[in-house]
Amino acid sequence: MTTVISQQPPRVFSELKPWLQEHYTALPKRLQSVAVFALHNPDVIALSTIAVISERAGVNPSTLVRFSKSIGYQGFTDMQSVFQESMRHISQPYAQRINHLDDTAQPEKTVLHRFNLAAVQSLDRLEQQMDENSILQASKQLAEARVIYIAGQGRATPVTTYLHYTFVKMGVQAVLLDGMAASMADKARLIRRDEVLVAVSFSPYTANTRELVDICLSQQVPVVALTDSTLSPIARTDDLHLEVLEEEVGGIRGLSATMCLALCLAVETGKCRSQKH
Amino acid sequence: MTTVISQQPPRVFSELKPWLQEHYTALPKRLQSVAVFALHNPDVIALSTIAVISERAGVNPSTLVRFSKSIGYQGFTDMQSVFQESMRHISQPYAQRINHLDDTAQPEKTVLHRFNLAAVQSLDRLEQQMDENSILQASKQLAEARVIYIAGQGRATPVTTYLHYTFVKMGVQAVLLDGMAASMADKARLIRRDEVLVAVSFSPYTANTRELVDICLSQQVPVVALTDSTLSPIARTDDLHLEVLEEEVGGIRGLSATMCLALCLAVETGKCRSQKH
DNA sequence: ATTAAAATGGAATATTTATTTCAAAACAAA
DNA sequence: TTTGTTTTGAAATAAATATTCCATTTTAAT
Repeated sequence: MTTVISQQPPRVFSELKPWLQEHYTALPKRLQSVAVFALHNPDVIALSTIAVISERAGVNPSTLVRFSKSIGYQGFTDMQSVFQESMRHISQPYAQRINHLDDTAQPEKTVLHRFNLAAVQSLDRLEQQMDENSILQASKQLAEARVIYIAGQGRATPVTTYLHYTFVKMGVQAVLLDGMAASMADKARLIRRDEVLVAVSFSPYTANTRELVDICLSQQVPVVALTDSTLSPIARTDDLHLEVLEEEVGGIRGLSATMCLALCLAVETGKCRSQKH
Repeated sequence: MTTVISQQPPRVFSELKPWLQEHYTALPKRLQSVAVFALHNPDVIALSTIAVISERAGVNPSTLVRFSKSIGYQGFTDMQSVFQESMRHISQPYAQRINHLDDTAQPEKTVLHRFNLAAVQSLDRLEQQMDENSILQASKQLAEARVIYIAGQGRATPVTTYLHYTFVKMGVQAVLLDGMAASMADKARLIRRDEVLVAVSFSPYTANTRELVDICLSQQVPVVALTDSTLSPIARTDDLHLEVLEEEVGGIRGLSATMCLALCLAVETGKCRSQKH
């Protein structure tokens, strides 16, 4: 039989997290997955019935009861009450929010806050300025290609990695162009017309990525560009380009909005693809 | 018998308030008091049973059912679900925005919008939940190290790339651990105690990264972990770990908040370093 | 003040929800 | 493999919760 924790379980949500962490490794597989689900979806635990939760968590209803007991509660109902309690306080938004906004006005904020703010602003702008149709067009282009080649350097590298990862995850054939500049150009020359190049580049624009775009365009290989300005050398009138501008903090730009856009592009491409088959 | 409203009752909380005001005067005394109570204690309605609510509101249980029906719902359960729905998002920031947008256009929002929203929510949660001190501690640890090694696979790869890029840009010596699993372990074994490992891993956790953490810890090499849950196998009590949870959209998680955190970590590390020299 | 209509509270019922039980499956040790 | 142990899922049971019904009270109109 499952060993039940002897100590008193936490009655407040903030203590529940470390409590779970402590017991996590000692739990069997299914119960571990419940623990992860609970931490990721506290609102579902608080507001739904066992039947609903178990379905969403992909486990048997009994497992939820067992889980609750395993970590020390009397039963599911007992544990649920802790999750519910945590929500009541959150639902008093005014006091906290006001305080929160108040110190926003103060000059010296934490680094996290400043970058966070910049990220949110960038995302806001992305949504306002980006035309959904551009994404759809680009996705269509990508979906039609036999293979997607991805190029980008410096600050663009994480974006290319991400695109590559997501494409592959979605079953789309994608190749990351990396390595020496010369060998990249060689690889680019081998791209065919029924394939496509995704070029990611930000100011200051690396000559290398630009060169790859040139090679492709001259061979009539379609190019989808992801950049931070229409003035970017990789944004041409004759190709598709998506623009995303990151707000800067002390000269440093993040990648939050860019990653969001990249994900959208990949997801839409996946959708287009699946519709064709 | 009590006249029951014929129109469809609101399915979102924001519309419920004017709806109540509209019908308030036509309601009998007890039902009016329920209306007042409901508007003043929405969380109680959402989270408690009829028995508890009726007691706190000073009315008979039946009155609650009658009330629900009077304003157009099928029964108490039906009305309660509207209150519950409103809570799910209230715990998350930008709740009003979500609700607002939700009732304007209920059909499928654009992909960009949905991922954008998820990103903003994740960023907001990051700021609320992250302790600035954890970042500072981690940065200090990193700043003291002669060399920073960075490990991560799958969805974590873009993060490692980004960290590496940013560290190097800031003049901090950093090495990206990549390649075959076996060779990575070999490299990890060469890390010295005055160096440090940054491990990035998200659910489902790859065994490989975990192994690297094990190797380092067993050799008393400090480890800084970046993960999406304290239940992650790479989050130990004896090391520093930063937690960032991305909101998911249809089972897909972005990286916007994670990138923001990574950037903060790198920047703080750079700051620490420069203060020492 | 009388009567008819509406509203209310309490008890009975029906339904839903959590919990327990137990047999089958998965796992680990020998 | 075989054996013993743990974990799991499905069905049975117990508990709770919401809903309905009806007798009583209140209210309003005459």
